[in-house]
Amino acid sequence: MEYLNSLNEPQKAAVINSDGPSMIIAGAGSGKTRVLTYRIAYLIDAKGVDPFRILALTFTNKAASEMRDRIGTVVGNEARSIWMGTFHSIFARILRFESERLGYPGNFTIYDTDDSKSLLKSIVKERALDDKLYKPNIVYNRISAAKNRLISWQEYNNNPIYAADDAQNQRPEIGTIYKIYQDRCYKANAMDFDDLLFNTYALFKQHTDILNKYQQRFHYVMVDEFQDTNLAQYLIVKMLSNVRENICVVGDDAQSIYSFRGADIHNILNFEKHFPDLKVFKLEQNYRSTKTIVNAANSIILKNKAQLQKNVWTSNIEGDLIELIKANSDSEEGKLVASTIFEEKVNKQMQLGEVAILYRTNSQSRSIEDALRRMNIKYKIVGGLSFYQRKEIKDILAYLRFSLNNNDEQSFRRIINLPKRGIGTTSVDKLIVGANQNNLSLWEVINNPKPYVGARAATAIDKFVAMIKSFALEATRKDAFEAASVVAKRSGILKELYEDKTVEGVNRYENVQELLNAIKEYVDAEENEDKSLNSFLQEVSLLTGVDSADKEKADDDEQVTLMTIHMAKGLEYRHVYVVGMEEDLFPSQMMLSSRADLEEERRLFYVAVTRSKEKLFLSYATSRYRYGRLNNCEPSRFLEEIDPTFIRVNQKFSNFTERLYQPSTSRSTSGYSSNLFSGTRKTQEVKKHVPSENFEPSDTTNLTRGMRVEHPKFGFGKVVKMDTEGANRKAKVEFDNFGEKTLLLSFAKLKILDN
DNA sequence: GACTCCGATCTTTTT
DNA sequence: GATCGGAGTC
Repeated sequence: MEYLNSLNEPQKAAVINSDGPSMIIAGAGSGKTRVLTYRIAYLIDAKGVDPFRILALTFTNKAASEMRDRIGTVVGNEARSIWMGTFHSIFARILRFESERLGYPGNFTIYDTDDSKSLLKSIVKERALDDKLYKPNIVYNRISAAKNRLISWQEYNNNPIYAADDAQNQRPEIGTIYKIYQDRCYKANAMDFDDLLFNTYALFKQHTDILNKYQQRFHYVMVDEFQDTNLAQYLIVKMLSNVRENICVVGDDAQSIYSFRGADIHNILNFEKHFPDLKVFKLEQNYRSTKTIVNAANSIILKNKAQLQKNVWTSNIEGDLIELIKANSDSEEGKLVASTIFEEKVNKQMQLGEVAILYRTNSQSRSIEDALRRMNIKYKIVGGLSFYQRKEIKDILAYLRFSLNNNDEQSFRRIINLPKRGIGTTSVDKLIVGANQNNLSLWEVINNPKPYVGARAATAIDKFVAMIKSFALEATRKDAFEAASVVAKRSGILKELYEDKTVEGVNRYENVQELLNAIKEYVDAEENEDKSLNSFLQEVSLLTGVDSADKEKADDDEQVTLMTIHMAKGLEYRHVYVVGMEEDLFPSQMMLSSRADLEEERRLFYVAVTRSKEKLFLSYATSRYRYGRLNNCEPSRFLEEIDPTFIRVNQKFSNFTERLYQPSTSRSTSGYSSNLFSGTRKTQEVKKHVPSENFEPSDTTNLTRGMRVEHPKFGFGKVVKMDTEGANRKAKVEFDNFGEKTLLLSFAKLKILDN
């Protein structure tokens, strides 16, 4: 067990303490994954624990497979039989075995967030409720929050507090929608993500024999990222480890950033109260970052009240100061970040792969991307739309899903008129309402559609049903790949995409091919014993963008990484740029007004700062386009919360500094003697253009590069680039006072000036 | 039922 | 600025 020698004392103590409840508080960069993997390895090869008796829960597939690989390198093949996976996948596995006790067949479909929201939308529509009030997002979040706190629809409807709450928000029908939603999911033989947790809890609560079985099976339970668990996850884990109490949770309260998804930081803050015998291990030595970064991060998180006491330190070098970049606009911010990256790359022999640019919202990426492209700096964006969320992929999967689960309402809605077969939303609504009113299943109704729809639609539906039946037959006779290929071809989707020769169309066609490749890979993989379509579908519903993104392209050392701060948790880079450090953007305006949770935003900033190993750059702009409007921006309050001795202002650009060292007059300096931002905040006038009297939009068919134009809002400018052709023809115009804009020519009212 | 146009909408998102 | 969805038209 020489691997123990590579650990420091607290790490080692945490690893060899295997029995009884324990909590490992792992500060940023303190070697958490290493401790987790060694702890499991130690259980197996020092304590002789059967890997089959270890349950290790994570939040992402990526974390689970990484850990499995790393344990594999220590203990070998045995690592494969550990029960290790995400909460959702492990619970789904348990439910597939046991769901009949809850009245669900084991081959239930898993609804993703899109499916859930569109089901909610149709319920709102059917009940003729105001869809401005009952927006899918709001209803979904409300129901999801209830389930995460283990509140059933019955309890929800019996509790006057929720009713009063909803009534006050003008949404008294939420309880009813919740009930109908659960009902419809049940009829569709489907569970949503939250149901996987809720139903697992219900299963254990209602059937003690099953609970006993799993309590006996799992001698050791470990939970990663414990600060992000919700009540349902916490209570299930607690139940499972109730008998032996060999529970070990690992996390960092300072990095709890998912409350909007039901995560409850109190699970970690109060864990000690629930387990009097709890042993607490604190990993406080940071191996990742310079002293400057560690201390700056500490000075930020210090402001939070709700936190566990710890003292994160490092023996690493002092390192460079944090560099503050101030820009006059979002596009200038992009330019400055890009040129700084370029200089640092040359000066410090950086690989672009060692650089990350982090932002609060996805929409911020655009101005950065523009600048990087202009400087020929390669980049990749992590996150965004995942492979399995793309329309064409979801369409094919819906065909496959529906062929195996004929009552899957959401898949039915997706595919019934795709490709067009003359069955519109009106007919579909009639069928679904018909099924629900007559207490029939969806499949029963579409097998005999005549009473519900017109003759023409009925004939089309008959043909559709016959096709689905043939697909189902394929699925039982052939392996997943062959069955899926037949479905893609015979459904007509592949053909439709093939005929679409636009750039997007070709892309979609390739994506479908890519999906088929993935299915082929699944079938060919030795470890997958069950090669049926059914088995593949069960696997795939819990995959996400992060999982498939790695597969798509191997990491390129010469690419800068762009992503949201949320996506960056757990990662580290030599240089990190946190852009958009502006009040209302970060901390986010919405977060503050709707939930008044400044502390979580601060933790998010803490996460961002601690991603960097060597040097951190913070940038902000004094004006920024948001939703097409130019807004004045104030520097983020978080910039003032960092001890200013750790910051230096980037002086290379002369126009940056004028506001930074003005004498203090108004704002309190809250703790630090010198303050970078105190002083009068002169907001710059937003420029406005008054169109010239004879402004008359010109015909833009012959617009070319170099022409001068006038725009009613942005004033005068010069065309610098013409994009694509046809209906979506775009022009990039450099406006004299508003910078570069891309205009859609079918909409934009441009006047071509006499050049 | 399919298509077009214009107005409303817009945080983060491991599953 | 981009996208989605409702209303209106063919």
